[in-house]
Amino acid sequence: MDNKPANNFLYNIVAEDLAAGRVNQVVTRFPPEPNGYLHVGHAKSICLNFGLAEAFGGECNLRFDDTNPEKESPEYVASIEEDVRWLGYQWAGEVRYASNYFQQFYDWAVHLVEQGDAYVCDLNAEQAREYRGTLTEPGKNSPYRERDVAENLDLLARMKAGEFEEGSRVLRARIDMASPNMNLRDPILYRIRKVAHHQTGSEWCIYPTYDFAHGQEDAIEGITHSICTLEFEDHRPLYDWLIEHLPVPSRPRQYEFGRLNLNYTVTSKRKLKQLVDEGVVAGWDDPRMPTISGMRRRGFTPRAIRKFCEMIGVTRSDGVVDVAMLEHAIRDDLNENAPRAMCVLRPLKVVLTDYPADQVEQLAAPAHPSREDLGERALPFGRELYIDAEDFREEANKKFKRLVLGKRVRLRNAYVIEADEVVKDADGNVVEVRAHTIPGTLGNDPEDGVKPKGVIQWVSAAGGRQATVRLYDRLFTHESPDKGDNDFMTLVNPDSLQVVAGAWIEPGLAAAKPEQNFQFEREGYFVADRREHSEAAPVFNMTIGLRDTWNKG
RNA sequence: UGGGGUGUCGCCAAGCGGCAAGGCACCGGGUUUUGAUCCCGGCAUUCGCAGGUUCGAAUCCUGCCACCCCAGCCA
Repeated sequence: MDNKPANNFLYNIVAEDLAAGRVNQVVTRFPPEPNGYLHVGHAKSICLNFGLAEAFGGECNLRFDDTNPEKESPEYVASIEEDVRWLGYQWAGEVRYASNYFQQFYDWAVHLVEQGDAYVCDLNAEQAREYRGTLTEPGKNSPYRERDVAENLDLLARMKAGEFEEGSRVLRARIDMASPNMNLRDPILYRIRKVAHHQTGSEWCIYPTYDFAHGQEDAIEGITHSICTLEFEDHRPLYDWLIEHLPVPSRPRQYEFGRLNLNYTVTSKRKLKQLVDEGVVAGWDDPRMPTISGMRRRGFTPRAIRKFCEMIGVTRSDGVVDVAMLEHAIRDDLNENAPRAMCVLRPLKVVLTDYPADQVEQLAAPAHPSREDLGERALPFGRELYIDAEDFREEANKKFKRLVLGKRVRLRNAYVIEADEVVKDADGNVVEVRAHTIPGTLGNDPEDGVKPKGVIQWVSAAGGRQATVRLYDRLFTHESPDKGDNDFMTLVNPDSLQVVAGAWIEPGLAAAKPEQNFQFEREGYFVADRREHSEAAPVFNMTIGLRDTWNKG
């Protein structure tokens, strides 16, 4: 893969900061909350944060922003670590957790109270909302805003000690209830949650909010460029306010970029979780999911995902990327690197009447048309074989470049054959084609000059194996499944999964290792299922079909 | 009607006062034992709109318009 650094506005900012000596080494972080599996949008953030550190010889931390125990779990922590590693990135040192710093945050909360910059507020959620005002009207000061330091300190300590009920009190910063920026209207710093935390157990019953945690985590870790998405832009003044009012060890800066939106796709942990919980898909790693683990199981490669992130760029404008770009990235990678093989999805038996019943030839074919380093594969060839039912017609016009009764076609990597007659069942369906080989056509055109118009894949009954092949289509039928009034759950594509139980695969394919990618010639790219494939019972998932300009329209 | 953002080809995206990169998609043509790949060619006299400054503007100024985000004790 090429290493030319992506040229985006953040890259330029880092370059300038380094050149101007504002920072000696760039330190970034990828800060997911472990409340779901990572998706393609996170891949963009991962590539950005790790990529920036990589490009400038800096470091990138993996930090779980685990400030809300109610939605988080160790399962998510484990999956996130696995996904980041799979994408090919290594975080600096140990994995970090916001929860590692809970004591420090608490001490800083006390510091704020002592400075008169924070207070304990007894308003409940509903009252707090009323006091907050609206977008166009200023808020009102809380009646508890002028409590003295001693009382605030006492109350805060008792909140921590578990003396108060959930929701009865919060710690708030004392900033400006009339600020046009809602985030500055005395934002909540701590709330009472009497639930166990996946990392700290029952040690705490008060938890810091995102705002009271994020900037301080960055400062503790010496993050120089704290990169987040656009919706946090309004939080930056608060981020800075906290950094300025606290004795933090460093001065991180926040920068925002536009999150990734993909058409025909939903990228929201909440919605993806709903698809999983309601059984629309088989799990977070269902190959139809835009999760990193789903794409992995679908057959995407880390290289393709990174290439895709490079292609889409990083800006502050929010657009919707055409999923065709993602598809291009994976096709491009697999075309270059995936070994070729033959698979017949809708088997139609062909009997070569001139070929001896007891004869089986061992043919050899290159694993890749241009990558000689990928070697060769063995293809047994015998009297009975299977071709795709769609590759045969009793009659057809000249645009049909496959097998037609009385005409010739080339069997890929083997002989040219000519169809003589068909055998039909009681319903008139063609169940067998009887044909003969054209002598001397292994590696050569027919001597009589009658060249076949097309080439089709095939699998010999002798040596061939059967397999389960899963064909996928987009999960949603609508371009913007979750935009506006659309209810994404009603826009799920009922035909997003098609299971082909009796496909025929060439012999070598059964021995494929899980997660090995192939191109099934003339069909598309497929991968041996990571979890269910075995030599005894082969299972392949379609990653993406080949471009098809013939079937178009 | 408050605040913060964004508007360059169907989509993504360079460009930062000197006369519109690139990718995806699409449309032609060539090669081909994958209707794939590959190759060649086409694809914005125009940069949300309207004024202004300038020899010269997508790039500067002014005013509009459109869209996105913010009223969780979510992140």
